[in-house]
Amino acid sequence: MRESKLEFMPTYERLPSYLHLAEESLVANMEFVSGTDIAETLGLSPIQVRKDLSFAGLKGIPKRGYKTTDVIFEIRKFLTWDEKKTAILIGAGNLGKAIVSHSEFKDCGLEIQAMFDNDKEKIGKKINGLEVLDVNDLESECKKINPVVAILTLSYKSDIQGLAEFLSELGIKGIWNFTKRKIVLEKNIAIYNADFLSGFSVLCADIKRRKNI
Amino acid sequence: MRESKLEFMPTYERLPSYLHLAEESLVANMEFVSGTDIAETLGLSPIQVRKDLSFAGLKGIPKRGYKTTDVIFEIRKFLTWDEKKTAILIGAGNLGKAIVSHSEFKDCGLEIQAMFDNDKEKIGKKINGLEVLDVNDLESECKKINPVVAILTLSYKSDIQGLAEFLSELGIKGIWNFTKRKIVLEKNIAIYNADFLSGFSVLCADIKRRKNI
DNA sequence: TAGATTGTTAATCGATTAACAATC
DNA sequence: TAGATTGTTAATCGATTAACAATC
Repeated sequence: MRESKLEFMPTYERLPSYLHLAEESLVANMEFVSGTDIAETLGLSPIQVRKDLSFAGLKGIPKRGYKTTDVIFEIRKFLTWDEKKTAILIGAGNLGKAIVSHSEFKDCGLEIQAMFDNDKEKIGKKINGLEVLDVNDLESECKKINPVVAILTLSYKSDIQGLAEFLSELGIKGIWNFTKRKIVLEKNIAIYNADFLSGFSVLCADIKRRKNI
Repeated sequence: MRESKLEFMPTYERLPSYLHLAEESLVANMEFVSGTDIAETLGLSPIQVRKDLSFAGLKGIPKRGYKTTDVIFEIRKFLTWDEKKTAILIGAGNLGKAIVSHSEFKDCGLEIQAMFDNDKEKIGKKINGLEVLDVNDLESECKKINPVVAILTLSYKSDIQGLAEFLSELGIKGIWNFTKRKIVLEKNIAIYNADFLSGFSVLCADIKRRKNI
């Protein structure tokens, strides 16, 4: 099976920032937000914002803009953030703790219901009200929880690829991979490799470029 | 001043994964790595890997591949990861802690020399051997340290944009922004917005797409 | 009404992929 | 030598931007 790529990735990456702005506009009691304003605030072109919003199914009103509540409702629906997605997290280190403790993910429908580690020191302890379970119980726990998403925050020295394959057998639909090792699967599973170093690489390149301008 | 964009961003994002593979090949005593193998392991096309490596200044040898030590040396140099970059981190929450404790960044030249917070509870405490300083002392501390990079891991409810402008006046060259609020600056500063929700948005879209295949 | 904003179609730009020559 | 791999030029594809019509 040839792996087909998700189209419009850049658009999906921008949508959360529009949602965030619309939420702030709602708090400020603004009934409408204009694409022009959004573009200005985010340093984007107005055409791009309009294209993105139209892609998410939004219709605006000339001269006024987009209805604030519509923007929030439609983007959330478009991204399936209005649906609950049960998740597990593997790797109860600092990053794992940070993610589990980050209350905002819940607004995106992400419900982390279990976290795992292989370190005897960590197993049994509670982090943000969630007990750290033994990674050896992954299979039995998953059969209870039936998670849709797995978040990987373990050391890259582990067998990440093998773990991913196991998770796919357990019925996971998407893997949010924060480790350094890229995951490649044949099966029909969504994988987002979120390694920090990719971003740092871009930052370094941009610093270098600007030095030479 | 019209903000010009960094070209070849996708290439820069991929380079760290090639570096990582080359480092593993070195440990495994492999003198050469082939672009074909790299591509296979990372789920990319061989042409793309060759193009990327050539962009980073690497020359391979037909039938053998690229010299492992060359790949490591050249990519690290190309990304300026062989140069020390002093950094500060603002926001000593869970994510801030995770980043400061992440030893790998040091291999990329990133030396976090101070971390700040505005929470009296946190100020004075040590995290991974680094004392949390009062964010009110940002200016005086920066004059001592002269940081190149600022890492922002504070709550998005703070005035991120204002902080970024202040940092730019203090001579910061690059901002690694983990907050939800996008930063837009006129000045000649590199900014990488690394908001987690952009990635989660893509993951959700991909899960949704595959459900309908 | 005039002006501001949306929406759509076409043009441009940049990144990826294909084709194939070069070579150890 | 034959086969595997690199390197380069051209073609394709997808995303962004431009131009402009539509409209409240």
